[in-house]
Amino acid sequence: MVDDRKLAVLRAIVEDYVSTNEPVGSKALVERHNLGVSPATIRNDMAVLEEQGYIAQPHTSAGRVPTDKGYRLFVDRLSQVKPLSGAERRAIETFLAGAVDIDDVVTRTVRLLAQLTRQVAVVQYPSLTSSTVRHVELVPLSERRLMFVLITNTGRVEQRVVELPDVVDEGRVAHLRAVLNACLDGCGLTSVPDKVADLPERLPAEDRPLAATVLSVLLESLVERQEEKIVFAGAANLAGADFTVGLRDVLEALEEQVVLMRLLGETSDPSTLTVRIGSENPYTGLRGTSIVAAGYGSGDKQLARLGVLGPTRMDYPVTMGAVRAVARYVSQILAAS
Amino acid sequence: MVDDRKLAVLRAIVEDYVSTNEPVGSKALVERHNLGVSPATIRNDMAVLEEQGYIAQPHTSAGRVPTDKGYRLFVDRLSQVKPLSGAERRAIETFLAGAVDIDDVVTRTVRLLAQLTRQVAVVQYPSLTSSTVRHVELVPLSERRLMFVLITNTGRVEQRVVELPDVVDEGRVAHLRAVLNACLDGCGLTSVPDKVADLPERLPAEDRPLAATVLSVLLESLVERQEEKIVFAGAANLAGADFTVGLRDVLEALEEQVVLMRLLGETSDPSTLTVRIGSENPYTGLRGTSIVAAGYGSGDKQLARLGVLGPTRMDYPVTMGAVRAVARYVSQILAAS
DNA sequence: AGCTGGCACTCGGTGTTCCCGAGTGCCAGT
DNA sequence: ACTGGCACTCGGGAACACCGAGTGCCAGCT
Repeated sequence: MVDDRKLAVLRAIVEDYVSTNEPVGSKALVERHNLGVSPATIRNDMAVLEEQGYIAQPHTSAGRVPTDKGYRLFVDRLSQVKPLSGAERRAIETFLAGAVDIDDVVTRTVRLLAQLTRQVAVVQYPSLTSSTVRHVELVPLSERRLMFVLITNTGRVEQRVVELPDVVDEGRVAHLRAVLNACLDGCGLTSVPDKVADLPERLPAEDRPLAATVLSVLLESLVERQEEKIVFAGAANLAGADFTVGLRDVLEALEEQVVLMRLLGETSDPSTLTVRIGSENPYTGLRGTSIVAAGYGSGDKQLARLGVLGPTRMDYPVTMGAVRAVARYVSQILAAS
Repeated sequence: MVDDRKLAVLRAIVEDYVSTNEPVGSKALVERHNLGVSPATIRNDMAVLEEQGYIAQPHTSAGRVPTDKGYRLFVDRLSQVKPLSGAERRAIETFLAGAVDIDDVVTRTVRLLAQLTRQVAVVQYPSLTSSTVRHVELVPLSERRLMFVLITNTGRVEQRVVELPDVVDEGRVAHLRAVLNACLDGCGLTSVPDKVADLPERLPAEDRPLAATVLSVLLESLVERQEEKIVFAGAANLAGADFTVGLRDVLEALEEQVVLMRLLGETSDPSTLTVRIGSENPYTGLRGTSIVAAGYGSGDKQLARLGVLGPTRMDYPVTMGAVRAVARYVSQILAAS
């Protein structure tokens, strides 16, 4: 089978290029992998692969380098995700198990992933929209100020200071708190606006100004957090890999929440890995980089995404294995807490 | 006065080198600044300055470059902090005023500072230790789990999930909450351990296991957060400045909380600026970088520190001006909320 | 004394040239 | 369909020369 060998050649090229970071030539290829044919034959295959756009030469008479399309084929058909070693698994488990709150989980995860893959790790905070209200708390701070705290079932806490129009006594606050909790407990964040829409009407007239103020803050906090929070770690790993494209662009992208959001991509089935290679991703500053991402979430619910970002010439099987494993463990941790 | 001119020469060298990033020679010096003497004279001065260790030549017969000691003298005696323009002040003010909670304040501050100085900005979260308890909240999550929330007067919120030894009914929880709040309200975080030490003894026997569990979590959360949280932004600005020392080291340092802590240094009078130049700072990976830091805090209380990190050849007067201004504005915002 | 102009010297950086070798494409032969 | 042979290409490194900014020093001037 001719085609079979061409694929083998492509795989070999990707593997060699990833490990050596140098264009790979026909001779080196037959030496390192035992394809049972001569360099000349490989050259013919390579010519075809080049014509089809899977590989390219940086300049005439140099070795070949995989193109984005080549990596794509490699990822889709020529490689399989490499599972982590037992030691690595145990390390992950113990490291994540020590987390004390949701912040801590995210921070630990992102560092872990960066260290594991030796690349830049990106983790999105569990989304508010798919979680439910667990408790609403109103804490009087002074006569005319109170703190509003919203606690979700994912352990996330939103807080806002509310300036009140009038002096309000504790009894009223306690009452409103009770009403709010009765009304919202367990309800999904997306349905909160509906639930509270007619709430002021159901209260005695003298409570309405207070309720209106608090509710407006509540609603505001919901919309604002629609744009999720994202953290990254491992930027130092970028310095090692010499980037074709400006490292500056990459760092800039990392500090732009919006860009990161789009990079991680749409939520998909948690067990599925999303790979975006070079020019496939939506930000021009990131040609030359690839993203491997996965969803995570407690139980069946997909809460958010995490992933790593690195040069297109990364070790996809290993990276994918690490991302998948971490996503699973985090899901597990979240489900347990 | 001979000495006077030497200082002027040093100042000129620093200024020119900062703006051009090239070793500066005697001829260029007399052309750009009108010292009323000839290059030869300047050369003599430069020879002396070099002997005293304020400047150095990268290699024989090249221009001079300031040493760390030279920058130090410049900062201490030859420069004055450059105030921001009115437009910049207004921009800061409006940008910070939009902050909605403490997280937001910190995030906005760090970005603002990075953008303003075109360097890496570092901001420490307001310290827990110098703030006081405003409210303690216990939220039952299930029969055997509850969430513990600690709210401080600086608007910071600490949360922990507590696993209970036994099933506990709501009444007990409510009681404990009331007791805790009565006991701790307004008390400084550092004095919390003392305050609660004898608390279990003052409760009915059947409440003690619950109280003990909650208290242990409370105390734990206090110690753990002793090591403060620090964020940075503007790493992309590092890519522009070509670093003498490996950029990798710098990025690594930025991701190490502990190193950052030590860099920002001891708390000092808020209005004072701390400048650490090159080898003066405690981390070898950061030779070649300087830190300009200031304390900030609401009112008189010094809460935490913020600053920027950049190459030793930075524009100190401007950077110092920006850091000082931002520190003041943040203090103001915090005091108001 | 202190400053200046003149002068010989240094040496890093740049541009030029040359060469090598890895790698290619093509072709004729098995 | 594969292989060995061959001529060709071209990037990158080594050798080299040159230029010019910059220096140190010294003798002379004020």
